[in-house]
Amino acid sequence: MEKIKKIIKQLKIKGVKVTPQRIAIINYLENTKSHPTAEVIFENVSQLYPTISLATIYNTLEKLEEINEIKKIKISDESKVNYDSVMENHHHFYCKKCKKIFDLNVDCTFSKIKNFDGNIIDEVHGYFKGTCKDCLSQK
Amino acid sequence: MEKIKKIIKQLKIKGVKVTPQRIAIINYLENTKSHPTAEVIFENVSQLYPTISLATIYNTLEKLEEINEIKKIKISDESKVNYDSVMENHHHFYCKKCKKIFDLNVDCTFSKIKNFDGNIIDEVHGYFKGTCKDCLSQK
DNA sequence: TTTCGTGCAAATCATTTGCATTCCA
DNA sequence: TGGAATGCAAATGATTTGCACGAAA
Repeated sequence: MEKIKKIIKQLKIKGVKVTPQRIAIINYLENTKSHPTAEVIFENVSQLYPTISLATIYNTLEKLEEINEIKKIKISDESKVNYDSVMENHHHFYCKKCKKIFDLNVDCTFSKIKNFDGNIIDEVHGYFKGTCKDCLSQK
Repeated sequence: MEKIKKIIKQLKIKGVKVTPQRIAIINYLENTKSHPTAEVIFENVSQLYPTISLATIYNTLEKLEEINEIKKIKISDESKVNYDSVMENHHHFYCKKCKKIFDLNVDCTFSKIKNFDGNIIDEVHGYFKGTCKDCLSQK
């Protein structure tokens, strides 16, 4: 897969070591759309690397964030951080019922603002909360 | 002050007891624009009620959130929650340098979306991050 | 009087850190 | 080889909880 190789190349360029554990984490992130928590990544990568530790997961996520390949999402009502490996501009929807996080590709004025009243903006997070389609139909 | 009386009335209606500690917390929240953390509220209200505990702060903040008089803000890079007592629609800017949180009164398409692709939206948080005016001029 | 809030200390839970061992470059 | 990564266990820090006592309704 293209993206994964690109990330590995980036790691090398930035002098961050490429280990099998890190590759597994990157692989997992790139193959899920679910915005996983560190815990969830840990559970999944553990199947391939049973001795991997949460510390390694956090360490890798930190490096990936530093080289701008992933982003933290703080939309959940629980105090957990979710991770997103899609860096293209988009926003998120959080279902208060099923707790799932979905991408929300609203093309909105938000994303275009680079400067507001003299403040420089380099990141925009649009967090929408409510009840998702699936939960609505089940009710 | 109008707003404070309104909140106290709301508490009574909802059967939540009104104590001097709670009034002090509400007073502090209504008289600051700084989006304080529980810790900061604690430090300030402590000056009036030296024996107050953090548990009481959290307990009160929870009640106020339940009756929809305050909102949690999760924009900070630290893992602390900030609180906002302004319920009118607005968004926030977080300065990565000085760590301050400012209101951002962007009138944006975000705020108007009530339904997206079948999902019902009842809350929108616009979190903008960057460097604030003051930090820019100091540099 | 009854119920709920307070304040203390202990518990929880996500995340971080220290450190000896192991491994990539 | 040398410096960084791993994995374990212990530490941290924000928030929550349990409980005996005190205060609002």
